[in-house]
Amino acid sequence: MAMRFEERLSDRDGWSIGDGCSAARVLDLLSTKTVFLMVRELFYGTTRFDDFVERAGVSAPAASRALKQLKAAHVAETVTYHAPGSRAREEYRLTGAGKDLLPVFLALMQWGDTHLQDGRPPLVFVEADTGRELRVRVTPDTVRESTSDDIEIRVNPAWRGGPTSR
Amino acid sequence: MAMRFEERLSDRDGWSIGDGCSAARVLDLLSTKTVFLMVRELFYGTTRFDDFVERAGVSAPAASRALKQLKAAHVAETVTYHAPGSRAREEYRLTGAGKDLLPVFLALMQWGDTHLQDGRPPLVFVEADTGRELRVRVTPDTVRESTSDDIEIRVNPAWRGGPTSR
DNA sequence: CCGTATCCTGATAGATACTG
DNA sequence: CAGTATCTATCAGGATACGG
Repeated sequence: MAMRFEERLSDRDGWSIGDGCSAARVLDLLSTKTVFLMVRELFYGTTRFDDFVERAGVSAPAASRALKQLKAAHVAETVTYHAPGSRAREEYRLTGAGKDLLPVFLALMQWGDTHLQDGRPPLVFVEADTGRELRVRVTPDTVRESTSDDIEIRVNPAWRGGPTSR
Repeated sequence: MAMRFEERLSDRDGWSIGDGCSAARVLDLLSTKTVFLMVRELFYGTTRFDDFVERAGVSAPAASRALKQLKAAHVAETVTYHAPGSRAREEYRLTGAGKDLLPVFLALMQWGDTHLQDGRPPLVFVEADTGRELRVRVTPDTVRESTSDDIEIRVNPAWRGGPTSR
C-alpha cells in the first residue's frame, strides 16, 4: 500500500478524517442490507411492491421501510405509469441520483464474483448495443462510459448453483 | 432504465434472483457501517488499533469486532512489521482481496461527493506518478487501471466544512 | 394488490472496567 | 498500547394482523 496522504488530516486542527467523508455519509444512507437489496432490485427493473418483497426475500415491513428511506434520500421515486390499454399504476423507479449508484453496485458485484463465488459469476452485464462485457475500472484515463440505460443483464448459462445452493 | 434480463431468472425453476447474487453475499460480509469504516481506514493507511478507534470514531469493542470480522473474511490481516531501529510490531493491513475493494470504496466516495457534499470533495485521489485524478468508470474498454498501491490522497484545499461541520 | 401498525426477537454499538 | 468481557440501549428485521 503506497496510498498516502499529502498531509495527514488528523494532524491539523484536531478534526478527524471522518468528518465530511463522503463514504461515511453514503453509509448513513445505504446503511442496511435491505436498503441495498432494494437498490439491486431497482437496477434489475423491479417496479412493484410485492416483487420487491418476493425477489429480495425480505418481509413486507422491511421492504416498506427501505423503499421509504430511498425515496427520502432521492435515490428512488414513485411515478404514475400509464400502460396503454390498462389503468394507471404507481411504480418505483431509480432517480438520476439512484442511477448514479451503478458503479457502486457493479463494483460490489464484481468483487463478490471474484472473491466469493466458486465458479463463474451468475450474472454478466453487457453493453446492450454491442454485447461487450462491462467492468468497473479505476483509471485516470477518459473513456466512453455506460449508464444503466445502456445495459443488459445476461444469465450465465455455465453458472452452477441454482435451487440447491439456497 | 433499459437494463433488462435476457431471460427473467425468477421465471425459471422457482428460484429467485437473489440466490447466489454476489452483491448480496458481499453485503453479508461488509454488513455494518463500522466494518466499512475499518476498510476505509485500512485504505487510508491506518495500521494500529487505537488509530482505528480514534479516526473512525467508534468504540474499542466495535473496532475489535469489526477488525476480527475482516480478518475472518480475509480482507484484512495482521503482519509483524519490523521497523529498522525499533522493535517488531503487529500491524493491520489489507490483503490482496482487501485491496480489490478499491473500486467499491472509490465508487462510494464518488457518489457521495456528487450527491451528498455541498461544495467540492474533501479528498481527491490521484495517481502517485503523474498526479492525474482517478475516477471509477463503467466501461467495456480495456484501459490501464490503478491499484491502491499507486494512489496518493490529496486534501482539497478548497473544501469548506472542517471543525464546524461536525 | 399495496402497503402500514404492532409486537417481538436478534444483532450491533457504546460505556465501563479489566488484562497482557 | 492493544485488546477483551460485560452489560445495556438501540435498531433492523420477521410474524402477524389489519385497512385502502
